[in-house]
Amino acid sequence: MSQTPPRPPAERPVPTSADVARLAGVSRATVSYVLNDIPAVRISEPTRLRVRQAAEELAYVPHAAARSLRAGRTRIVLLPTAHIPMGPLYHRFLNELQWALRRLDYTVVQYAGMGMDADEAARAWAELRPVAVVSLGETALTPHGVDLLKRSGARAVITLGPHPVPGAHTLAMDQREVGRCAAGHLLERGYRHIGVVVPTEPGLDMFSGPRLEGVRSAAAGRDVVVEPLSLGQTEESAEALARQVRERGLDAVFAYNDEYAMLLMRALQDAGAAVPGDTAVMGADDLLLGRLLRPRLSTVEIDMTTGQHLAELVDRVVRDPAGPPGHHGLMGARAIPRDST
Amino acid sequence: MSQTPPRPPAERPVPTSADVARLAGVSRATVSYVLNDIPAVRISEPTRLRVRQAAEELAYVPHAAARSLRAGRTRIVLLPTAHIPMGPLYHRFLNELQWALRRLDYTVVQYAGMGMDADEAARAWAELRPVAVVSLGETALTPHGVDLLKRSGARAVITLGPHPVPGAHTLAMDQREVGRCAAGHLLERGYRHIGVVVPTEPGLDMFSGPRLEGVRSAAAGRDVVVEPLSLGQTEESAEALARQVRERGLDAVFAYNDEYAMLLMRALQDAGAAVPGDTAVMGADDLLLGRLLRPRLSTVEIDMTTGQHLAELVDRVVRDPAGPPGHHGLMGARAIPRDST
DNA sequence: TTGAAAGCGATACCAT
DNA sequence: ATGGTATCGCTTTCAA
Repeated sequence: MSQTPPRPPAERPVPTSADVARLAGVSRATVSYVLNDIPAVRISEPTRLRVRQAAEELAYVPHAAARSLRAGRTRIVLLPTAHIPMGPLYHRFLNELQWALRRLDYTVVQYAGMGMDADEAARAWAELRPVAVVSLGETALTPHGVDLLKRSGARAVITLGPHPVPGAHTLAMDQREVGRCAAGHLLERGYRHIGVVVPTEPGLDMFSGPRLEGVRSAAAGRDVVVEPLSLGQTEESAEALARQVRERGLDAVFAYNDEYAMLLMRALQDAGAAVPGDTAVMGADDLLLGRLLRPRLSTVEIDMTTGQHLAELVDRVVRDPAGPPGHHGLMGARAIPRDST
Repeated sequence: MSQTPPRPPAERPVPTSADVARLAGVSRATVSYVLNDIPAVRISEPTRLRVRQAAEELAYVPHAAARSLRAGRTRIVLLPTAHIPMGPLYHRFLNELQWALRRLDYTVVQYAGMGMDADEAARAWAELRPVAVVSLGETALTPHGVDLLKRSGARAVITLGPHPVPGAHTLAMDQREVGRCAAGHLLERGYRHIGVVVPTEPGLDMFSGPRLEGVRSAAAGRDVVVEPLSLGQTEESAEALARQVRERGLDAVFAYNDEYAMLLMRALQDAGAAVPGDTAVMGADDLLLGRLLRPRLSTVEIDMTTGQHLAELVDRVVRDPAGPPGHHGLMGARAIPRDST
């Protein structure tokens, strides 16, 4: 009776360049030269052929980790991500970024934060020796963390967010501007008692906080009341909020984004309020759905960098970390008046 | 005059375990033992301390690639992704999956297809020696590709899609069921001339095709006309389609999902058609927005596996590739009648 | 309890 | 035109 387990017939080890070399009757060096088309080294055509055939026959696939160990650097771009429900705008951006990075031959590694603190996270990231880290802001980045990453070989550490992090390239994505635009529009139309929706969904604070702040700054010094308003993604929550809005006599609400705006507007209308007659509602992100609502939703259009653009920046910094430093502008915002205000 | 370039002041090399060993006055082996808390080896407390301090002082971070090279396996789960606008449901699923995998200590690598064919892609993936590949269906997977991946060390190759791939674990995510549910509901309500929206956005065919097919199969053998309808995510496209729907006298439309349904419904209403009086509209995915529309949108609720669930399956297969094989069910669907039909 | 040394797979220098 | 070989950073027997 055989003692070997029956199923796995051979469990062949993965073929290495040494196997290819053996089969082709050449050295490992030659295999490397041929397979990587090193121009500085001339290999005779017959040899090339034998090597190629051997590789083919064994279905040889080079081992990326071994390669980058030897090379001393990876092509990994690390993208810390959070487990939170972002808007469609953000998703599109992330997709674009990944695509563009891949096209530049980087390997995108998503790394979920898992509730580590900033320095633990930086350490975990550093283990992968990423050539670049692009933090969209979900997990904070400390100067210490940036330093650690750079010392572990990261040539570009880029953060998107309101606050520049020392040592990192910071792309200003100032969400306050969104709030400012919204408030500017509402004030111009004469509203004076403005609610600002702050989603209860966790993880959105990094957007909602600055947007609220932006409204406040636009209202500062004028005879205007600004009230933060909690809203979750459910009809019940919206219903409760609609009641509150009416009781407090708010004449306008900046609803964080178009999706929350839709939710709130429906609740207001169901409660018998006229929009914008009794209460104006303003969204943000300029989603298609805003144009489909009645009244059409006034919103804030956000010009976000394209993923393509950011990927190019990453690549530029990777190639020349000492290049033009610092602080790039990134986000434009602009009110789009429609019928809900 | 110094010949070294002026700027990078020290460009300290990344500290290795050898550096730690040197600083602590011990061997590399000891460093490894201490830092990895190997229970089989007893190291004196003073030594442990010295090693830990040395590591701390140098800000030593182990090199993941070197480690997995030595170990002979990675913890990489490869997630092929496409550059296409998926619905929110799908995004949520993907996020969950990543989160859950990370929690199980896997490293998630997103790999954009870049228009390679199936075998090129498989080869590129194999270079990373992923321990698992989870293909959500964007890039096809051939038996040959699966074989290559397995031979390069992948212990789990999992595909979500209608067609089982030989050699891979296939999780049936049969989108036809969605179409069947929708059609079932519409037929039950007596509609007989049914349009089915097929989004023009590229990359969605992998969903839209099966959904259409599902409608057809439900209608087969009955006195029902089924017509595919092209729709893009713009108001103009919707307007044109609304006209078409009325001209052709369709009495119901299954609009692919709630977002397209919203778009079409608005166009129909703007064109003066009553919903559902003149034309019924049905969505899918049971998004919140469907409940906010008037009339409330009838839809198809989709029970998709949670990312958590799939991550666990991945982990199970990785640990025991010879385990219960094959074909797991995955998706349930169920019509939710509301007011638009 | 600790250290010496053999690899893991690929590459690049230096010989031949 | 090729081959030998040191090396990247780490883990893990095997000895001491």
